[in-house]
Amino acid sequence: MGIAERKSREKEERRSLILLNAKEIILEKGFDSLNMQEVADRAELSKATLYLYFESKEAILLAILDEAASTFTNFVRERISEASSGIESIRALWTAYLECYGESEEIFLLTGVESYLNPGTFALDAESSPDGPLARLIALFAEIIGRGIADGTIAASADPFRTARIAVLVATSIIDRAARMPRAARDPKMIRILLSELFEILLRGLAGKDADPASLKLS
Amino acid sequence: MGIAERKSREKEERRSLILLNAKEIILEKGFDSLNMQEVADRAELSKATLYLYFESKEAILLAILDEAASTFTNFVRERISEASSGIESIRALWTAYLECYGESEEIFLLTGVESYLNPGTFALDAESSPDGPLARLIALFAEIIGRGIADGTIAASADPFRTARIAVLVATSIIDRAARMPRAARDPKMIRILLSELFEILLRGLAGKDADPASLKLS
Amino acid sequence: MGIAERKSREKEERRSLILLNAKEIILEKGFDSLNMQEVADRAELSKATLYLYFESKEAILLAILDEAASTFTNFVRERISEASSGIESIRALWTAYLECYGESEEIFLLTGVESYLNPGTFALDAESSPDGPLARLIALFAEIIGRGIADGTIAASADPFRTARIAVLVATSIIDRAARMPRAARDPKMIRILLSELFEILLRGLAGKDADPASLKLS
Amino acid sequence: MGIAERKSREKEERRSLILLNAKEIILEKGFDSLNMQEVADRAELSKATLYLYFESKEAILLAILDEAASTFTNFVRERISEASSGIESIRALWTAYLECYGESEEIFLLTGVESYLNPGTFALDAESSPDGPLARLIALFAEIIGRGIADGTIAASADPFRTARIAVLVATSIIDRAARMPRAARDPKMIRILLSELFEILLRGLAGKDADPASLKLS
DNA sequence: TATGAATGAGATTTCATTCAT
DNA sequence: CATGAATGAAATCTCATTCAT
Repeated sequence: MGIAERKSREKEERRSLILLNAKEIILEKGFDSLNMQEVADRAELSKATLYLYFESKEAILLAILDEAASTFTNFVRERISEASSGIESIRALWTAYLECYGESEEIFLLTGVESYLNPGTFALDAESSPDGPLARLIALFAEIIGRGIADGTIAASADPFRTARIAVLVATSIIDRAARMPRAARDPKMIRILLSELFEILLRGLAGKDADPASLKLS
Repeated sequence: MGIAERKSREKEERRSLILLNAKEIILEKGFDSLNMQEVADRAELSKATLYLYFESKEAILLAILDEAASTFTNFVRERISEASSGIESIRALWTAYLECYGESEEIFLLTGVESYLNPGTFALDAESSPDGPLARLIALFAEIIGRGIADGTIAASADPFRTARIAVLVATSIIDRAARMPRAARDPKMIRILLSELFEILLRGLAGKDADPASLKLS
Repeated sequence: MGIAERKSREKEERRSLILLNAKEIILEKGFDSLNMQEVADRAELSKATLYLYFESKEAILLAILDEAASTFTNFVRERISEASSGIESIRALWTAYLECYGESEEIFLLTGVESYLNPGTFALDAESSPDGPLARLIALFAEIIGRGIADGTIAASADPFRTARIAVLVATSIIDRAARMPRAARDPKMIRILLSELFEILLRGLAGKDADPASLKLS
Repeated sequence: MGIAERKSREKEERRSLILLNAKEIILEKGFDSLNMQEVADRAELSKATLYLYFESKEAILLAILDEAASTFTNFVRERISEASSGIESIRALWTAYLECYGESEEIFLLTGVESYLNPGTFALDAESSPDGPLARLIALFAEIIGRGIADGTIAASADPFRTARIAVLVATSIIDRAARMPRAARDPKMIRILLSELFEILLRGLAGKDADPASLKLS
């Protein structure tokens, strides 16, 4: 049994190794520059070996996206108490977002893979990709907004689902853009500040009459 | 002299012809699918000729961006009265944005070329590309915000310049994403609605204590 | 000894299993589509294991050919009475050929592997591959023709051996072609009709002055 | 005009050069060994250049087949007088076949490309590929057989069209097989003898009661 | 004995760019 | 000024075969 376990672990490790290097390349040069040869070289594997672990280049990208989106969504979900008001939950979500970004800029940026694979499919119309890796995030967001409208901390003006899509769209669009930059051109601190200010503006824009003013500041 | 003039005019016409066809392709298929052969074919020129008018493929894209950004910035500037309050000017700017989009979705989308060429260089840090095609737009925006802070219609919380960059970044990020889709996958009406709702949220988020509530609705 | 026997039996079984699955694939998709991975998958073995039983892909194909040719030659030999005249023996041989094809289209088709492995080596010149899997068939054929020439039922015009080679070449060429088609594209009934008509033409062409006209019809 | 002509001629020459080298390779090593790199190397062109002249590897093969089939069919058609009897026409056709083979073994062998591209599609069932490059040959053959049945020089036993298909199938199957051999393994003289004897057997097998015995010998 | 894993070598195809005419 | 032609470099993917365990 020990052998099977080790094998399985090693297999998982190789898989991770490939993803790791692919991510590295994306983060260094943007995903337009990702190519199988370089992934292979960095992982010290042959190109052919990559195809043992992933069916195609797209499969690698999908795996990266999946991992990133899950990590992030889980991270966020853990940080949102159901007891708090709608606007406070949103604030918590965005705080988590920034915190996650701080902890792991990388995972964060990689959610941008989404728009590379499916440019624009997920958030621009109502029905598309209901099962995409980001769908759960949008659903979570919509749920919170609905709660906020109910408790008066979020303005009742908009359809929760559409608003959720807007919010995720905006955030991921910025991420997407950041992820396309070579690492040298990115300034993580500045990205963080921009996002932070953007989120504050959005918070104020969303706030309903019962929102606690204290919940409209991010940090 | 007549001959030189004609020559020069013809040269300009060829240049436009190339840009025209390149734009058409981008709008039809997204810019990842742009290739020199197709531009040449559509313009009924040889690939080699393209290089007489543009140094490289990137130069073509830059020219397209330049044109689109200028068109748009001029369009906007004409519609903003210096007499109105800051928040009203922003509202006017965004109304113009949407109107411009309505009138010419296409030119608009082409501002997305920016992020294809310089992913993230313009808006994510403070100093970069001060002369980029969108710089004037940001400057205009910052000027308006400054005015709004002065007249109390915009909340004084933020640095005008940074806020301007955020606003332009958000708008162009969405455009960028839309521009990567093939025409068939785009839903112009939905894009317009999303942008409109986003702008309203931002308007409310930016509004200062002296803002006229009527100026916070977009249409 | 019991153990050694079992081992040996098991080894033979594995070998057969591999061949079985390789044949299945060839018959389904034509031999150009045969690959080791699929053989391994179907046999529920690893690719590496295939190499324990066969030196190479070619060795597998050779084994298939060998088996098919033997099966067929035996089938034919059993159905030819030494008492009958030369032309009647040929007729019997071809009847058996068609019958064998009817009973087991598949084994039959696999003789086509020959030309995949040794395209043209066996029948196009006089001396080559005297021990090839089809050599016995040609020998049998030549022997019959010799008998026919002796008893006047086959025209004396040609060298028996060369005529035998021609006959086998023609038959296997058609089989070869059929075996390259994926199963879906084959029409066994039409193949049978074509072969049958071809054989009748050949029978008439071979017949000597003493041939019984009744022996020139195939069915 | 002189320039345009020259260019056009040069273009045609390059095209021919590519085909020439591709044919060379096929004839030397069989078509399974044909690859774009080698064609390019021999033609002293880059791989990319090949794609200027042919859309794909298959297009090259198709062009070879087309050329070979046309050359051959024209060659044959010129040598058949409409005045002669059916069986004499068939004899003439086969004589031409062998003569053509003598003059240009190459063209001849290359008709085998057909079965490489469409293994088995053309002659095994009645309706398929009615416009294939070999269709005209079959039609010609069927027409002659029809004529022979009418004038009594060919036995009335079979459907002319089916018989034509059988004849072409047999001939091309042998060619096909020969074309798959590396040049070193082919013995043109022996192929010629085999074909010649085969054709004589077929001639006798097809002959009707009014056939002139002299027309049943090939040389 | 059996195998999971790895790989070298090669296949076809694409595309921005250059150059001789 | 215009272009047909050419190409180098790269991209994705396949497959028979080997090797360490």
